[in-house]
Amino acid sequence: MFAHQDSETRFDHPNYIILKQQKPTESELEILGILWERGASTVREVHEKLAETKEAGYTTTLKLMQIMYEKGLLTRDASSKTHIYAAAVSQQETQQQLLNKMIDTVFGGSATQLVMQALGHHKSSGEELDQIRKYLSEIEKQQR
Amino acid sequence: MFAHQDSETRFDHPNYIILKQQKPTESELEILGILWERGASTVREVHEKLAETKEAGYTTTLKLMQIMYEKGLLTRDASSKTHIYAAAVSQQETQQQLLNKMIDTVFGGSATQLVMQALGHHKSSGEELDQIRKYLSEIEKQQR
DNA sequence: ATTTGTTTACGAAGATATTCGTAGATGTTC
DNA sequence: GAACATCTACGAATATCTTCGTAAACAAAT
Repeated sequence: MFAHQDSETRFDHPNYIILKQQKPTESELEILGILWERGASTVREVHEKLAETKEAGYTTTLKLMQIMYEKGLLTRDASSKTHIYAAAVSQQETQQQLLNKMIDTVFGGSATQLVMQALGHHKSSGEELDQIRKYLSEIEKQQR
Repeated sequence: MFAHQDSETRFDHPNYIILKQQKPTESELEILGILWERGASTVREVHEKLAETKEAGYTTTLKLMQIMYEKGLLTRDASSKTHIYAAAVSQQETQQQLLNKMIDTVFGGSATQLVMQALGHHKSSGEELDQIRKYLSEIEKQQR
């Protein structure tokens, strides 16, 4: 029911031909977030981090990560007994994908609306605001 | 499994005591988006709009909206045969809720990151950029 | 080598979301 | 009022997501 997805060839994966980045679910995003931050990690490590915020059994985390691997969201190194997983999709790409969807359905298509809403309710330091100003100028420069 | 929700009293609803804004699902968000844009509408109208992007039967849309009504996401006027639905949750509040979650899990907690990512990949007119600059100044003023 | 602990694999139950067929109510047209 | 169209209500099938128990593999400790 969600948007159609282009197929593409990939290696380093049992299926060989898999769908391009499937939309991660809620739980999957949490795990991706941890892997982006920590870099390659074991299930145990991810689970530990996860348990700080959320109640869940170890095998639940394991199963999730196995599924994510099958989907192509994670890669893994199974050379030692304790497998090591890493995110297979980039943080940037995923962010963009989710942002686009969100802008479209919830912000009536206006990225500006989203930006202002995000700025309004998050205390940003003066430094951060300056950083954004700088960024704005760059964009304007590029567009010319 | 998701964050706990405070209970609160409400009227204009069969249950009387319902949970505070449940997290809308993907499909529900699409419908909310349409209602925010169009204002109060019939199922038929929402369905028509929905069908522009998405494949779905009429009764599917109907059922969804009925469920959303039961959840308290929509209100409805059933005085005439053809019921008229409206969003019961504000666009702003919902936007903020989703943004917060997203900043937290996908942007490592940094609203600034989100803003820059959003600005980077959406062509914004010079006008819009100015609007954002103005907004930045206001925020700075308020914080002092 | 037996116990103990940690790991993966697997299957299946439970929870939630999505889809749609069918029936009955209501309204409209001829 | 009979035929037709449109609407709601309801139930159930399907699909997807989440959770976890159990077993087998493996390693380390006694």
